[in-house]
Amino acid sequence: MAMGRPREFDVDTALDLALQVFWRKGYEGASIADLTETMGITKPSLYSAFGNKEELFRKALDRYVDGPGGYFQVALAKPTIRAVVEHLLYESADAVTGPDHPPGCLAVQGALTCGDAAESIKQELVSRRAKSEQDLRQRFERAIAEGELPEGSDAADLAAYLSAILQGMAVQAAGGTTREQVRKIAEMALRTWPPPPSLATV
Amino acid sequence: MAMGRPREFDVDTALDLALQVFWRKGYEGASIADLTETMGITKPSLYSAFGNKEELFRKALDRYVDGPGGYFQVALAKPTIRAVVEHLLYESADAVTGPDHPPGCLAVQGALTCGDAAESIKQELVSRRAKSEQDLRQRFERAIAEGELPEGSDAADLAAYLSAILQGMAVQAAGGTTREQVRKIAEMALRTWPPPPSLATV
DNA sequence: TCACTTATCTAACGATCGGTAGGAAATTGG
DNA sequence: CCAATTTCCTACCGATCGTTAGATAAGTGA
Repeated sequence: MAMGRPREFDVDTALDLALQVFWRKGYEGASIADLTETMGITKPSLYSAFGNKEELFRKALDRYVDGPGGYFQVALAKPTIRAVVEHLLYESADAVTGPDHPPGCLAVQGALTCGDAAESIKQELVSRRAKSEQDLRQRFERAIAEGELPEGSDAADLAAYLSAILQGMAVQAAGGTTREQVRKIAEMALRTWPPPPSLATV
Repeated sequence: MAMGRPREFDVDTALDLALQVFWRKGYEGASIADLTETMGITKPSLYSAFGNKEELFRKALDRYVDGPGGYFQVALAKPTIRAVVEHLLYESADAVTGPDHPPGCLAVQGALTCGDAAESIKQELVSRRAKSEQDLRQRFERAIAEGELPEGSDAADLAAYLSAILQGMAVQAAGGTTREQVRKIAEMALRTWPPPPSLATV
């Protein structure tokens, strides 16, 4: 097995480096030249190993979700809904302001807007965010069924509300807001948690 | 006065059309070809009237702030802090989901990330968002001085928190979330308003 | 009518975009 | 040692990027 000339770089390491570039500059803002320079490989090596720019981004995104973004799934597995929300807010505050990687969240700033050519990437990120919100919603539904949330709480609304706060924290971080300040946002959100159900819907 | 050949297009109308393009595609995603096509003018006309892409964006941004984004300053002028926050949340929910323009907020999605060439545009947007948050903070300071908010409330923290929610709503809208759903986020935020001050800081 | 000014257009500029031929280099299996 | 396979690199592809030169058209003031 393993015929042919052996690859001189580690694919996963290169992918992590590509992730850093996409994270900092977004899908469109990251040029192939940026990527190859940071990854330490040539263009043909990049295309041979990863297909093209779009595939490279998708692979980097998968790696992001399983790595720096992994706290999300960890949070969902917490036993109580209070722990889920606490974990989500605090870990997110730290994640979007981590000192060892670009600020913000790749799923938010990877392609919030873009030109026509990147439309499918934008849609991919929209879907991923929607999927996360959906997972959160299901967790809230379980919590409601288990009586952990006030009578009349709407799982979908709670998920949208919390998602918006997390995304807002990501925007703040992307703009350079410090970890301490973002943590305060998380604390304030937690201080008012859970929002009581609307009187009109009862 | 008015020497030379008269301009065949209206500058403000063209600027509004350019704004639509930047709003939908972001600064980098909007190409000069996109802009001229939508504006109905040729490239030399664009450069002659607006300088270059960066200046065009800045002028479109000014127009955005005074037009579709004008609700922000209107909200700050409301007499009570409750009215300020209500106006901010509800008008923002409607603004980022307006049917007559692209979804989301230009100040958020214009250049949340970008390549090196657009770095100064990104910074401009960061500054504008910071300025809005600062204005909001000052309004909260006044409200605290006037006894409208709980003892121990921190104006800067409240401003960061509310800004994050507004930006989160903009991200949701940019991803295609409906007006009704974004309004629910605004309602939930309002339901828990104002967040009580931290016990630790008292 | 004639200079002057400004806007219009076509056509092009160099630079960069994402993406690839095509051949040399390095490994494996025979 | 030789064929097969795979990766490596240099150089290049056509398309598009933002931007502009240069000629022409349409107005004003004298």
